Amino acid sequence: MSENAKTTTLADEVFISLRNAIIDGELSPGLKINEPFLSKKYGISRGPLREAIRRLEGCKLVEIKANIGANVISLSNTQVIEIYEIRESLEGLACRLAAQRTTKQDCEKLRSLLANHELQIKSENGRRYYQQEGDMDFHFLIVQLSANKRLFDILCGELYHLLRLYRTQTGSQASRPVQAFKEHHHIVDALEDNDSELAELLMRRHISSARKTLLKSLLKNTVQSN
Amino acid sequence: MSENAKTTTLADEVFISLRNAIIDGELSPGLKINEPFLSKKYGISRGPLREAIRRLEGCKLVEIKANIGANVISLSNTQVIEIYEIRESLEGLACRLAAQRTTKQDCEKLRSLLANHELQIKSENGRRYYQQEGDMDFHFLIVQLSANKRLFDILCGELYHLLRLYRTQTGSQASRPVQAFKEHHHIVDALEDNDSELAELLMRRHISSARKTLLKSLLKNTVQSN
DNA sequence: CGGAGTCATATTGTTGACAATATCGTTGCA
DNA sequence: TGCAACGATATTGTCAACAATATGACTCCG
Repeated sequence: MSENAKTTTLADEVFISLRNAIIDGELSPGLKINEPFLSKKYGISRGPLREAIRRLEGCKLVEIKANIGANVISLSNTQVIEIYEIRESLEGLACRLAAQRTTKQDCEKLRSLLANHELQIKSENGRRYYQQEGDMDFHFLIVQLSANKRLFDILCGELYHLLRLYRTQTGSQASRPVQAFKEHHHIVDALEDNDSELAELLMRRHISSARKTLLKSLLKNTVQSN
Repeated sequence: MSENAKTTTLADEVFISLRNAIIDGELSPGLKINEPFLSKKYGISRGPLREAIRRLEGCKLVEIKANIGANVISLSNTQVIEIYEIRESLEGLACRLAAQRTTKQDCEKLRSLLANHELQIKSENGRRYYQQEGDMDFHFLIVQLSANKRLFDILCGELYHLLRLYRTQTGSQASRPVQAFKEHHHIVDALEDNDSELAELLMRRHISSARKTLLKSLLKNTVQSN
């Protein structure tokens, strides 16, 4: 039989489960992590559970205070803006690096992603969630193309998760999808030409616009709620 | 009495100790982390020790493989270049943000750091180690001035540690200290003028130069050793 | 010799119990 | 009524023992 290669540990599995639970909003931001409860829920002892929680801390998905416990992270507006600033910088880099090595095949893959994306935009109502995910797929792929593994880890292993958490936390929808769609195509154009300077510039602008849109909506909500 | 506020845990303390041991090269790159040995050395049981190791994994200072154990990270040349690419991008951002809020006092502090730095350069022989640290202090301070907490965490909580590890790993010395010193002053000039665009540009160039110098020396060593 | 299989040993993974600390409701006092 | 001290309860921190897996030496066969 081709199995029984036990390559994962209980802590690993629970780490994955908890991470998904947090990202999907099942464990809502700010919620206290109760060890006895979770160890019962997952049918494991507190040892591996605590190790899983330490790994979640490493991804910045929970905050641990000594003798008090862990809480699911809750992103403030300030923190989300901070993340967008970092994204702007790092995805600009990703784009620059990717542009130096993008092949025809890579571009086809990107275009097909965008075609899918367009379908979702046209199908309009609902499906906003998938639209967001489609957007993320696009960015994810470019970061992969950059071939900088550590860059990939920071963006795809940490920041993207946090942004998704924030979206489910606030129930925020995709804004300016049509505009973003156009910008995505322009970015692929630059990648296709292996124009790394332009690719970086366009990606930075793209994310900068998203940040500004977000900032505007945050200000509006603040005014409304005061 | 103003003490006995037990705010740290054994896992916390051992985490700090191990992190320093790794960064200082006491635990050399690639070394296997032996849990029974370390638990004896620090006089604690394996429970908190394992939690500390999981946190080290979060800082990317060790790599853990299931059922096999943890090893101190060993940076390849490729990985160091990756880190420099990310630094270039993120410290550029840090500089841009810092320039928008730098005060006279901040600049004075930076200048005094640089004055110290200059003394060390002039005192020439030996003391290279402190020179490197002085360089790091400069970058550290600017990242602080950016006031982006997450940016600070990534750079000062992770990447700088890794670079220091690499320096002790390879015994690499400060290269082009005089040139770097000039560049530092130009960066402070831009900060003083609150010229965020220029500040970002200069910082990116500064780190880019360091990266290229490193790359050149790596190539030379490769040729020599083949 | 050389390599596959086997066994002893060491290390990692997991558990349940115990200790230390925090939390929360209650009591008693001003 | 308000609040401070106390005590019961729940939760986190730590430990030592046990189970599962990997490691390395040894034997045996080709």
